[in-house]
Amino acid sequence: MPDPIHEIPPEKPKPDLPPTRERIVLAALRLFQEQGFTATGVSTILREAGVNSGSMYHYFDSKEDLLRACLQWYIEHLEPIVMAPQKAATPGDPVERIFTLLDWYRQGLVQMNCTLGCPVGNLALECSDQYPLVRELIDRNFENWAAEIERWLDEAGDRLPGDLDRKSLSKFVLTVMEGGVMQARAHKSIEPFDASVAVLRDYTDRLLVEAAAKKKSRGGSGGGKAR
Amino acid sequence: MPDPIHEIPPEKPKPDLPPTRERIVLAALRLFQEQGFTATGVSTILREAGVNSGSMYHYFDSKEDLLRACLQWYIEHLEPIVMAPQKAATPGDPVERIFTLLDWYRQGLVQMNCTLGCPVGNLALECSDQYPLVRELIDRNFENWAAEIERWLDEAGDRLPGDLDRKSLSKFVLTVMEGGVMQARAHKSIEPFDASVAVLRDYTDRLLVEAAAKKKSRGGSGGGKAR
DNA sequence: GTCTATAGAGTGATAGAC
DNA sequence: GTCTATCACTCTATAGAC
Repeated sequence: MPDPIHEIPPEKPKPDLPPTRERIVLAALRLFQEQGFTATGVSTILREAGVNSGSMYHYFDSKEDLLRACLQWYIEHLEPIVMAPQKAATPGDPVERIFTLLDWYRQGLVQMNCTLGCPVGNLALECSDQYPLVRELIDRNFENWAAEIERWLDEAGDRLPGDLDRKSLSKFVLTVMEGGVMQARAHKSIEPFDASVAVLRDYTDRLLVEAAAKKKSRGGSGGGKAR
Repeated sequence: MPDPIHEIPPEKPKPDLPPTRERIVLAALRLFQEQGFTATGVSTILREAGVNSGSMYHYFDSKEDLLRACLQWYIEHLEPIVMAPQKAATPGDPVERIFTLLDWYRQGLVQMNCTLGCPVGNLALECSDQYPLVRELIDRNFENWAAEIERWLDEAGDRLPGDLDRKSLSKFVLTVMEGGVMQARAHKSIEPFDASVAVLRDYTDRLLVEAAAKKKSRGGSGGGKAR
């Protein structure tokens, strides 16, 4: 047996599970999405996280405080989990990237057999009226989501009409996603989601065609591709 | 004192409150929309309806059964409460009627200071995964809503492009309404709802212009008005 | 920081008299 | 068909030892 004092310590001396607080948040994230906030009991969260009541109330003032931590988690993970993969998949075409993003939500929905849906959207309808601080965090989630889309629309430059209201359209993309997810869950089929995205595609194509035509008539280098 | 036997009975011998069952449903409709299904206790429904536990469980098997009765109520009242007023307000212009309908939802939202929202949409996200029979009724609500819009789009005839996918567009209108309501509630402002409707307006205008142009090029009587 | 035990209120649902 | 009373649980949150 080697002398423990001279053992070289491993780089990660703690191969532990994530710290208690994070385990609680991760369990709550999953359960709130599966069952909703009200329908999820604190005791279930504790059991799934493998944690005791005293630990949870050490880190969080209340169940609502834990919910706020979950929404903060979504804010912090929007870029790395949701947006960055789409930028990597569609680096050169910010308009097409919007549909790559919508297809990412589509895949999640299909994978879950049209259950669960958008966790923030679910909480928006369940909790916005009753918990003002929660509503603010949901709002910030939506604002950040739409702000990213708006940057993509800006990035498209003159491929889109110059007088296009990019801020409204960015919110509209979120509207299409959330509305499509809602109907897909109710219909237990991806079809209403696809139908909604197809209409958005048609609209976008018309915007691209219009911008290309104006560019051409002004003596631009040529019409861009519509897709 | 007149002889009671010869008294002419009033046409409605029962000026009573609505019968017990309906009082329960009406209270539940309101509370489920205000607080959600899970967050609403049966005891609260009973108190608000002025009814005792035994009466409720005489008419309904369970709280979920009462929820199904509420969704049935929405199905039965879609036409008289939601759709008929728009047809009366915009009898000759089925395309404009869609925006009259969206403005009807807008008014409700503004009146309630951007709370409550669409009661069926709320239940869709809260209950679709957990209660299969409830999900089916929510689906039927959405189907009927979109089917009415589709009839309006059909009614518009050649004012809209002949190759337009009217079924998809009808679902899309529902998508815009629900997605706009969700963001308005989260933002506690009507602005995201208006932004979404404005984009739908722009899209619709483009469809009308395209159909009018095609009609003209085929030698029709003239271009229709874009609004 | 984590443990056990429990308070105190509320949950959906039922039994049985009237 | 409506009443009261109550069952058997579950809920969120806390107290206090370790």
